[in-house]
Amino acid sequence: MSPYDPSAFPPFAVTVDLVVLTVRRHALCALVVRRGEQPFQGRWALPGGFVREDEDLTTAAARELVEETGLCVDDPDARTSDPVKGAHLEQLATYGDPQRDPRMRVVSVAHLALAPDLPAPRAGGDANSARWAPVDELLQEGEGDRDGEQAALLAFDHARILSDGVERARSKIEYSSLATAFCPPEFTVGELRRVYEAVWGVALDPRNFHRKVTGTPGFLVPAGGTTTRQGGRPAQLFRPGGATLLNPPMLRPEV
Amino acid sequence: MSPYDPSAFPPFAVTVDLVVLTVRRHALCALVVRRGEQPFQGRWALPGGFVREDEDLTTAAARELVEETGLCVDDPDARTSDPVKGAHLEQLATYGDPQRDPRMRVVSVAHLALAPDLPAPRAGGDANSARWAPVDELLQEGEGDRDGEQAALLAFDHARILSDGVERARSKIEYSSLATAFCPPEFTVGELRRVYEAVWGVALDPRNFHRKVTGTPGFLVPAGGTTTRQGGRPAQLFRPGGATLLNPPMLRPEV
DNA sequence: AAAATAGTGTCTCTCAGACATTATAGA
DNA sequence: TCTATAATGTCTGAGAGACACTATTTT
Repeated sequence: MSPYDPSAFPPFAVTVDLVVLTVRRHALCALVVRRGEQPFQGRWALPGGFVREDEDLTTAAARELVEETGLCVDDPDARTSDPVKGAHLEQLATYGDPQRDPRMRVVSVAHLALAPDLPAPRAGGDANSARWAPVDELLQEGEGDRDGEQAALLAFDHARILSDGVERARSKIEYSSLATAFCPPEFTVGELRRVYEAVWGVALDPRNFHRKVTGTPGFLVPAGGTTTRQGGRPAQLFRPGGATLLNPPMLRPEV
Repeated sequence: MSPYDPSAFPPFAVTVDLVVLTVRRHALCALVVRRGEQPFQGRWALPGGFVREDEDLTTAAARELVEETGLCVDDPDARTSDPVKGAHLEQLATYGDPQRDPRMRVVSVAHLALAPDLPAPRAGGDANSARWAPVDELLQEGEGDRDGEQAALLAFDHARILSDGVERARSKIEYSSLATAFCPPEFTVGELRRVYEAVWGVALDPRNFHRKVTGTPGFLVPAGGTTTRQGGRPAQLFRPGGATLLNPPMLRPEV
């Protein structure tokens, strides 16, 4: 068979699935929607949908993100009526096991989105309900009081996709300024530190962290004001600096 | 429209494209095949082909790799008659711009393969010819003696895919032991250093490099013998150690 | 006052970069 | 002999981890 022979190729359905992460109450959380139909009816799943005929993959992912959360991707003059902030969106990986969907051959291009803490998820038109769930709950397996293994909480191969997305986020905040995507437009050093602590699941030394982030050129720029929303001494407010790569990187503590 | 509604979805063609990298004569090279048909007839392209009906994405990529190079992926008891060594293979990214193929809607799942220096590429049954080309030549643009911009050397969006693959390789040998995938089963510290120099395009201090790689636990294990194939004092031979992640990482010199 | 958080400073150890020196081969 | 590569050693400066101390708020 000749490559790119347009006359003979098996047709695939192509979807985008979204790993939308945020930090809520000191925990890394992911957006999940409840499935209303078979298969996996009633189970939780990552939001997603078909890629349209004339649509780029990133465009499809951004469209799904708006539908599910109201978040726009780095677009200040958004066309939606909601006062939403920008979110980070990037392609994660593609999953195409022939058996991953029992009905037909579906190749899913998963995307990773990082968003600041939102008041509440808004269920899209095609989801019965949606919620932010701690990734630790979604990914733990075999917690059942039965004897053997328990079925995963997430439908399809979404536990694997979520796991890959979480690992991407955990490693990427090491060498990039992406952790600020979890923060509101203006934030304190302490709030940024709690983001790192929630994503990595570790405790960081507040003094060394402060020295590191304020000493890295381009990471943070002072916003001018202060806030006491955390209690204690007022903290300076910062905005994300222009830098995207951190060199040297933040070091994730071992073990 | 309901998500995953099997009755209504646009059909896509799904392909795998391969960025196969090796180091030849102190230069990072990629495998390219000459296109025998329209569009882009006569131009160079990355090897690739359609994903089959019942085939996983990684399986399809491994199959194409064997067809094009005879390389097997981490499989000592290969079914081919060629005495080939294993290569590293991983998913790179997926490209799905609606206009990327002028004939139809094609979503391509690109994969990255790293291989030791091979005697010569063997053209697959469906490629007119194949060769190893330095990535610097393949990616440079506008070298033409004409006035304006010159068309890219590679067909489709393959320059972009190759560029992403090269950048993945350059960053991944920083924090992983993947550079050994460019080396034969047994190699010297100097050979490994020349891999880093070719991939990064920089000169490294031989003494600091030796101290670093021999001092990182699990990176290299002595193979016992020595070799003088580089001339000069005989060098110890090493094999890859079990470690996959390097901590602390190799540092790529700035600028 | 007590508690909580913010911010600065100090010491030490690890490690990367720069560079000297010796060892062993081929031409 | 000269030259090329290999291998080990020394010094220094950047920076991360551990931890003391002060500052400013709320309760």
